[in-house]
Amino acid sequence: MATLETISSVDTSPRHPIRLVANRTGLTVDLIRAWEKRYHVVEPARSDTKRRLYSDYDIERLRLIRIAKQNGRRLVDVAPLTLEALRDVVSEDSRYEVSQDAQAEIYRPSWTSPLESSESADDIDALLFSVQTMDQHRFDQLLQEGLVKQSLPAFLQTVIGPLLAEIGESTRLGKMRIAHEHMATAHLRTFIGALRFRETYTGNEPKIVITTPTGQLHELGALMVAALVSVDGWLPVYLGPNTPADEIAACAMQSGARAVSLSLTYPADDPRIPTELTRLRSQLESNIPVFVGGSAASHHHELINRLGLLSPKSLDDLRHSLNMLRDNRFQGIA
Amino acid sequence: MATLETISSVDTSPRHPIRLVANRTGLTVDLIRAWEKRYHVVEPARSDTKRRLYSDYDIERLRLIRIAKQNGRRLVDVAPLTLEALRDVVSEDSRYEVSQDAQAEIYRPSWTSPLESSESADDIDALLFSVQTMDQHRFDQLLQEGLVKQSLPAFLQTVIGPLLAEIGESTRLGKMRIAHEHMATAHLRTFIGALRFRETYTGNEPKIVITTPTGQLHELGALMVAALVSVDGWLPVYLGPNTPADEIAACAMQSGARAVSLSLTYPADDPRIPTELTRLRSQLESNIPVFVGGSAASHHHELINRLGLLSPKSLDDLRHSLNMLRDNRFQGIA
DNA sequence: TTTATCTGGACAAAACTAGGACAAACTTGC
DNA sequence: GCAAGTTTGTCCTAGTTTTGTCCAGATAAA
Repeated sequence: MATLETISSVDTSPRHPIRLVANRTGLTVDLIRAWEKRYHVVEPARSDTKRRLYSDYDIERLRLIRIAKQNGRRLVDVAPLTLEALRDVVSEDSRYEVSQDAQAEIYRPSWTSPLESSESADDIDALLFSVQTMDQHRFDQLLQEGLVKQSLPAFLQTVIGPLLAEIGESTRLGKMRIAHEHMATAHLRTFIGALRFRETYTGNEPKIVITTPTGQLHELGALMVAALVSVDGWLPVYLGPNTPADEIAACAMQSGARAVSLSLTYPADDPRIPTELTRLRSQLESNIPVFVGGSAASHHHELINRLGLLSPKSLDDLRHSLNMLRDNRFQGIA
Repeated sequence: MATLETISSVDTSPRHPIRLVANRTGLTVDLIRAWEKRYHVVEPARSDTKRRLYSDYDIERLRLIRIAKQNGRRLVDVAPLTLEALRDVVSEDSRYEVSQDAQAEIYRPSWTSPLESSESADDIDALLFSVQTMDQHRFDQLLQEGLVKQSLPAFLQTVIGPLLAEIGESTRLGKMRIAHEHMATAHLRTFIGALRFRETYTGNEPKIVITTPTGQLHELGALMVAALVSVDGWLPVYLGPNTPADEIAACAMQSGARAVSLSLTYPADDPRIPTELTRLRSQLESNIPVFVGGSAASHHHELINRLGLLSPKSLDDLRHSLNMLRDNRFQGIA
């Protein structure tokens, strides 16, 4: 069976015992074995003593199948699907109103090549052009297509991130009208906001509060983080922009979040930032790490260090830290 | 680079089990079978063990029939209709189903059952509760379910509108935390933003620029308008909140829009509003009407009249005016 | 030793099917 | 305006298929 997934970013190396898989997916150990026995839902590798060893890929499939079942699918129907097909099915089920392009995705040919960097640049140019010409439909279409070509994290980092930077810069320099920037921002807000619904939740995910502090009105960076972490099995509690420190802390407490992530972009030197960050750190339990990212994070380097906050260098860095934290292998600050 | 979609033909390949159909349509399993037994509403294919297998086409028909029934149609009458005929019937009904006050004198068929306001109130309560408990998943689920129960315009007016008002009021009075309001707003932003992609566009739609003027940071009202008008065959050019008058005018010109719609909510007495509205009106061609809505529109009643802007009393009123304009039957201001 | 996992099979709960009954709501005829 | 008929949602029974859980005896890991 196993058509090897070349596109997907999910790790296929087998290493997890069945117990961990059960915890991560919310299924029982018995059930996982029964599914394998009856429908070959997953065919995990074996240790030399016949213990099942599951890969991240397997876990992801099991999670998706669980959700598909919850949506009313029959095991017979979903068991033979590839990971990608499963994603489509599940996302179609949970948000069938957004499914105009879902049909296209299902018939996506298997020979779709992985994205190369030059291609990303082309994509960004095409996106910028569609903004300049106010071609909304084209803009959405390009976003959709870009996402099909690569995994979500890769897409966010190679396309959306640079695109945002480019739009911001062009507007600042007057090369692009404010109206164009507004249109692009509005569409991106909708698009990125919908991304995290591609993922499916079992209810066991650790939570992370994501927002921007008071005075920071730009939310797209934070929203990207929300979409990103949802891929790695976190449940984002997304609060939008401009949230006071007290509220962030209260929210983290009520929701039982394991971490907080803030995004700083503009204005970089807002005088409220030090106050807010200090308040937040003091009101949060000390075992809840606070991540501070965004283009303006470096302006507050010293403050961040002094308060014991974390400032990941990249989205990948953030993902890595969160994966550690999720699996209780987190070491605290470096 | 083919990818032409536009044609919204619904997939007729049978693959969905009855439970999934029930989930998506909001009907019970029993009812779906009863309808089939009595009127052959749908005749699903069967698996080799006699299980019913429905197609997307079937699901869409059932969903529309449910809405038609809710609007007072009899099952006998709608059961034999094709999908297209059903769409027409439902969209026809949606014009009457919400308006209790303004259109009392308009002919209403006797079979139109007044919308049970109690049911909407229950829905709103449930939504508010899920916000208070920070149950994001429930919140999204309720929104989704609400949309299944009625047509989009009715849903926006009976559920989303009141919900927004309630959340705003509760937060103002301190009954609800800012964090809760932020979470709800962020989810609604994504949800409403995605609504207009339910519609399919031919490329011939008249365009309407939708935004809020400088100083008005709340965009949800404007976004609702964008979703609403897309149902009636307009293509919204949505610019998000806080757009300067010059930019609105430039955008309207570049995109060739036939109308502009602004939403005013908070702050109601922003001193920039008169300046901005005046500038906008003077820079726009005079045959492009400017609609001003939102809770704060009444504060600027006199200004709006003086500038010759239009202030629809309700979303229905706005829809009506736009339909006139689209069909070139528009009379200008009353 | 104690705990976790393995295999294979048994068993029961849940879901689906067909056919029909029944009451509430609605329509029609007088 | 009332009675008789129709429409419609819900429920019931009984038989089938699908699916989740449990058990027993064996092996491996801690």
